[in-house]
Amino acid sequence: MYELSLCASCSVWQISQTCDPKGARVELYQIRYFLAVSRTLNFTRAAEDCNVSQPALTRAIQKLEQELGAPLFRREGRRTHLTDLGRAMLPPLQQSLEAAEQAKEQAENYGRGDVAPLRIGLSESVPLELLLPLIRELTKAYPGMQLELSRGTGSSVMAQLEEGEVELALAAMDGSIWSRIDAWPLFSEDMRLCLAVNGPLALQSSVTASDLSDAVFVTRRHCESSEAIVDALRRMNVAMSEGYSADRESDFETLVSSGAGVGFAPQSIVKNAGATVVALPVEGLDIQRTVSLFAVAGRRYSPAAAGLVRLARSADWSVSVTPP
DNA sequence: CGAGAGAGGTTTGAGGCTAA
DNA sequence: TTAGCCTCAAACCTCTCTCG
Repeated sequence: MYELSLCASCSVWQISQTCDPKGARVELYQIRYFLAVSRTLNFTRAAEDCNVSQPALTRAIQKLEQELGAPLFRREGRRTHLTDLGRAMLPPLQQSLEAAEQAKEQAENYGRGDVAPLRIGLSESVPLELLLPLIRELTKAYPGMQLELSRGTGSSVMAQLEEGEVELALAAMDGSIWSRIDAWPLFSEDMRLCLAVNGPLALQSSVTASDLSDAVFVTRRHCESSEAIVDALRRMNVAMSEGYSADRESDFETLVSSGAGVGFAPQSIVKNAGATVVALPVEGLDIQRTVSLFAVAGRRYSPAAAGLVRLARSADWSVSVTPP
């Protein structure tokens, strides 16, 4: 029984018999020549098919036979035909050549941009809607774009970026980040207090610290600014009585809109939330966050990733963030 | 960057087999 | 018997890769 495998270190197909752990080195050109001879049963015509001279093809077949330890063809004058080993080798070698050709085609598609994979890590606190106009533009430039989005906390998407699991990350990180990270600040936005549209404070134009004295808070555990919010409220002598917490924006919105509590969220989230939530500024509370695009410095981008960086840096983000 | 090694190629020719 | 076709080997060329 023969097994065929592609050696990861030297990119050469290896055939091994179950009892032979060493295996034989088989080059792709040898497979191509072998298949041509098995098709034509004539070395000269096979050489013509392969666009090489007949001695070159003969030598390649001999080398292949030497590697496998037995002849693949019986040379009987004008009656060249496959040996038992040759017949046994035909299906796996055919398969391996097809696999190699597929791999080559796939590589060419990547090179031409026909297939353009793009993996982005997106912080839970950054709404996908912000990226949609850029994605639409990118799809025009790269029709074969295969976008893969990965959600997580700010620190987890940065970890994915470091590990190479994503090419780009979008988050509101401003503290300690890896020194090899390139960061492009895209926009800054205020944090607003979110409350149910039919709640008691909803008709006010702003909220004061005293309005919050009895408030029950819904916290967004995934938010990069949550610590800054707690600190700022403490300075205003507002104790955050945490009633609920959510690690998804949709759960946060559901809890707030149901009247379970109030909570802080960035303007971009509020703008993209449903009409059941209103967002108000809190007098004396000035917390901003900056959403940035991150990439690993010196790491080569895919064409689609490079395109996204260009588009993101030249985009007018105020349109996406400013509430109507 | 140049020298050397190695691999794959070509050209040429010898020798064997087959069919007319 | 012989022309034609086939395989194979030797000599040499070219290209690529590695190493100092």
